[in-house]
This record gives sequence, structure tokens and C-alpha cells, in this order.
Amino acid sequence: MCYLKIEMVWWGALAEFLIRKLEHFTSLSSDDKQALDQAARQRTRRIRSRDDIVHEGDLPQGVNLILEGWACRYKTLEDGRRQIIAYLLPGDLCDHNVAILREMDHSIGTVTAVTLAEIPTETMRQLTSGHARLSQALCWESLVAAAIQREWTVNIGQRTAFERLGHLLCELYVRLRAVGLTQGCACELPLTQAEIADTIGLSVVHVNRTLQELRSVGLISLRGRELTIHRLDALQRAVQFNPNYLHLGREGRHLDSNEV
Amino acid sequence: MCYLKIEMVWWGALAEFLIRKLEHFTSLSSDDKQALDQAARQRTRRIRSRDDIVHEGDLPQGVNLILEGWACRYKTLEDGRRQIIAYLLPGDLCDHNVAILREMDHSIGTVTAVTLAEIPTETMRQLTSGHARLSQALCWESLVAAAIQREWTVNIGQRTAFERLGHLLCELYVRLRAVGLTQGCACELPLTQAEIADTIGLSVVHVNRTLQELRSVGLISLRGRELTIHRLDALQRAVQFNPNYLHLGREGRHLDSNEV
DNA sequence: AGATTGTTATAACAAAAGTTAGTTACGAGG
DNA sequence: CCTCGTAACTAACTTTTGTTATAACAATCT
Repeated sequence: MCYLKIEMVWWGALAEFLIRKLEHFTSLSSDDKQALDQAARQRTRRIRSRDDIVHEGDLPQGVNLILEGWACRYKTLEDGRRQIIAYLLPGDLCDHNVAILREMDHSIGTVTAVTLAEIPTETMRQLTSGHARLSQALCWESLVAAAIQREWTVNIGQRTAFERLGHLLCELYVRLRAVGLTQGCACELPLTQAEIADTIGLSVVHVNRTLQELRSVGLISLRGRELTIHRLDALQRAVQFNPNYLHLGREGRHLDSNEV
Repeated sequence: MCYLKIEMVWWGALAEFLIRKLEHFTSLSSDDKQALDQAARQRTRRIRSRDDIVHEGDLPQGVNLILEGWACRYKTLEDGRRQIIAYLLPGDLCDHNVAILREMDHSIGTVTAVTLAEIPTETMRQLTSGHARLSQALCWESLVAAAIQREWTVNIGQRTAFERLGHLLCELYVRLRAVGLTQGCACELPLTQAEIADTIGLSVVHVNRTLQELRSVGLISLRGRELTIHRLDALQRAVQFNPNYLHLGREGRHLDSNEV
């Protein structure tokens, strides 16, 4: 009971999703959480849908924390081809330490409207030096981000179109679930088929074909912006999705927003 | 003259290649270099060609520094498909901080025979806490590694077979050049075509076809284990290789081993 | 309401890449 | 020097994926 009460205090914290994510790795003290939330409150910003947050060539700034909405890292080639390199979901930190570099080698843009917290480098430094547990958790966060990037290399390099798409959907679902943004076996999927195509290295037409295929075998539904994965374990097996690279500790753990 | 003399002292340091690489980012003090070299001397290990250094599922250990030879990170799917995720060249550090994780989500294997230094986590901690400049340089090192991983996603996702292969060759050449392991426009390339195939997500047959194509347009020669890039700028343009993601500071800077 | 634009869905065809099945070249070891 | 195993190369054929075009539909703007 008392435990529940403490949790309630943090319900509605700005850094809510980040805290939930980090607690898959370690449990944070009330002080850790408070410090993190304070850091997130310093400066928040709202960016509209399909807009750029940072652009390739920019001077890197402090750390950004996604509070709400979806963003993505991407890179554009001279002839217009674009590759989406990563999705940034609520609770994701971007560019921890990147201020060391002279210029950004890629851009970050929004998918939906996004609310983000800009955490100054100095605040970040204080956070990590004063809170050992938290510092470790943030380090875990960036190791997981690197592991996801590696998995994407595997996904695009080795898997068939069917597996690639299914794998992406599994990953997004599991990551959203880890921060409590799923409702049962459904979650939001605000991506257009063109964006999915630029993510998994296929043409829009082929993404459409492959989506039809995933639907026709009864693994998923996708209407409007809502994705439903009917049997996650079946989809995982069908596309060889092994969530170990997300290092969530308690792998199959269910954490719906209506269940806490 | 005096400067040259100081440099000569470090000629032959175990951490020689790492030091050269880091000096593309910042200049290190003699003390920094000595500390780094001491760390590398603590425990070195020799692994024979095509052998595993760490295996997926292992408990992560301290940091490894490649002193000599080529290694790679890779991941294998259940049905045997394999993706090479990264190449580890002399001077590359692997798994800075990875000891935080419960288990390795990928394997690391050698390509050639490899000499590596195992730097204990504690030594690493001392290094970074006692040497601010060095600590920053190591941070840069890991940011560059992440940038390379992102570029590979772009490479496999968006580029044609011709561009993919050319891009890989450019990257390897430039990275080797950054540590002084090129001879003019030539460098070692100890990869089999099967390994190249697993790197850029193509079949062996198609890698062979594409290599023929790169040869026939006169951009490269590849005999035995020696790669020659006849006109680097032409190849860069042909495959849209932009080295900014390597963050080497002085981009086109020439640094041959016979030129220092 | 009407026009504009973006997204999804399809079909027909073209191009790229994979598969299979070899042959040839080469280097290590007996 | 020869044999054996690996790697490189080649050709014929198949499959996957991309391209172009078009239609239906939805969302947004005027």
C-alpha cells in the first residue's frame, strides 16, 4: 500500500516514460526519480508533426528527452533516398554525450507532434555524478540504443521483407509496452507506409504487399494508426524476433498502462 | 626536432594505433599516452584466425583493445544466416561499459589472427577519471563507433550493390589510413567474398559480380589480400561516400605509414 | 462544397539479386 | 611434386523486389 502510494506521487512525472524504462534495468530511488524529473522540467519544447528537431551539419547541443510523440533519426543521400536509422519513442534519450562532436552526421525529425525536454549538458553531468544508480541506468539506456542499431543492421541485411517488417513491428510493440504505451495487444503506429519503407530498405509498394501478407496470415491488424498483434509469440517465431537485444531483464513481462 | 623526438618515444607503444586514432580528435599529453599504454600492457592475448573472442550469451567482460589484426562483431540467426555488424581494426576498442549488461547479445570473432589487450573495468575507470582529455577522446571513440553503425544501416538499407560494396571499401581504407595502416592507395583486405557478402547483405555470387564491376570500371584492384583504390575521390563520388560520419576532423588528411 | 494533396491499394512489367551447380585457381601440407 | 580444401569465378535460371501507372479513399484547405 505504502509502495503504491509512493508510485502515485510519480504518476504524471514529466520523465515518467524514461523512469519506467530505466526501471526495467534497476530500481531507482525516489531521489533519483525526482532529480530526473527536475532535469526534464527545466526546458520543454513542442514540435509539430513531420518537422526537424536537429539537422545534419548542426552543432550538437545538449541531451533531448522525448516526453511524448514519435521522432526518428534519419539520413538523406544526395539523390533524395532517405534511410530512417532509429525511432525515438517516449522515454528515449537522444544524443547523450554527442556535444563532443563538431557536427551532427544525421538529422532528427518528428513523426507525430513531439514534446521534448532539453536537458543541458551541465545538468546531465550533475545527474550522473551525483546519482550512481541513475548514472548506470542511463549508461544502460545508451547501450540498449546501440544494441537496437546493431539489430537493425541484421534485420535489413539478412531478413526477408516479411521478416523485416514483422521484426520492426515486434520491436516497436515491445518497446512501447516497456513504457506502458500498449493497450492489450494493440498499440499506436503513426507511420506511413513510405516511412516504413525508408526504415526497412524496401519500396512503398513492397511494404504494402508485405503488410497484406502479414494481415492475410492473421498475424496483425492495422487500421488507421492502430496496430494489433494478434499473437505476439506466433509473430516472434515467424520473423525470428528475439527480444534479448533490448535487455529488458524480465523479457515477456506484461506492463500495460491499464494494469499498473 | 624535439617534437619528433617525443613522438619517437611512442613509436612501438602497444596502444600505438589507438593513440594515433584518438589524436585525430584531440592531442594527448605524454602522460595520457603513457597511461593508455600501461593499461594495454596489463594483459594481452593472441587469438588465431577465424576464432571467437566472445560469444553471444556470454557474461560481458572488461574492455578489449585490438592491437593487431582484424576482428568483427556478428550475429547468427537460427537458420544459419549471419550478419557481420562491425569490423574491429587495430586501435579499435570494444565494449566500453558493456559490463553493465547481463549478457552479450552478439558475438565477436577474428578475421585474421588477432592480438588484443584486455583492459580491466577498474583500470578503465581509473584512466577516465584521472585523465579528462583522454576520457573525452575515448568518449569520441565510442560516438564514432555508433556513427559507423548508423552509416551501415544507411548503406545496407538504401544503396545499390555497387554502392554498398564501394562504400564499405572506402570506409575500411579511410579507417586504416587513420591509424597509418595504408601504403599509398593500397591496404590489406583480409576478407573472403563470403565475409563481404555477410557484411553488406548480398549473396557471395553477387558480391563477386559487383567486385568484377568495380574492377572493370578501373576504380579498384584486388589481388590476394591487397586492395588498391586507384582514385579514392572518384570512388567516393561513385558510391556517395561522405566520410563526415567518421569525425576525423581533418577529413581528406593523408597519413601514410611511410609519411609520418 | 469543391479542390488539393497525401495515403493506401493494385496491376503489369522491369530490374536486381538469389540459387544452384558447376569449374577454375590457389595455397597448405604431406 | 601432388593432393586436398578453400576461395574465386562463371553461367543458367528463379525469385524477389523495384518501377510506373492508376484508382480509391481520406484528410485538409479554401
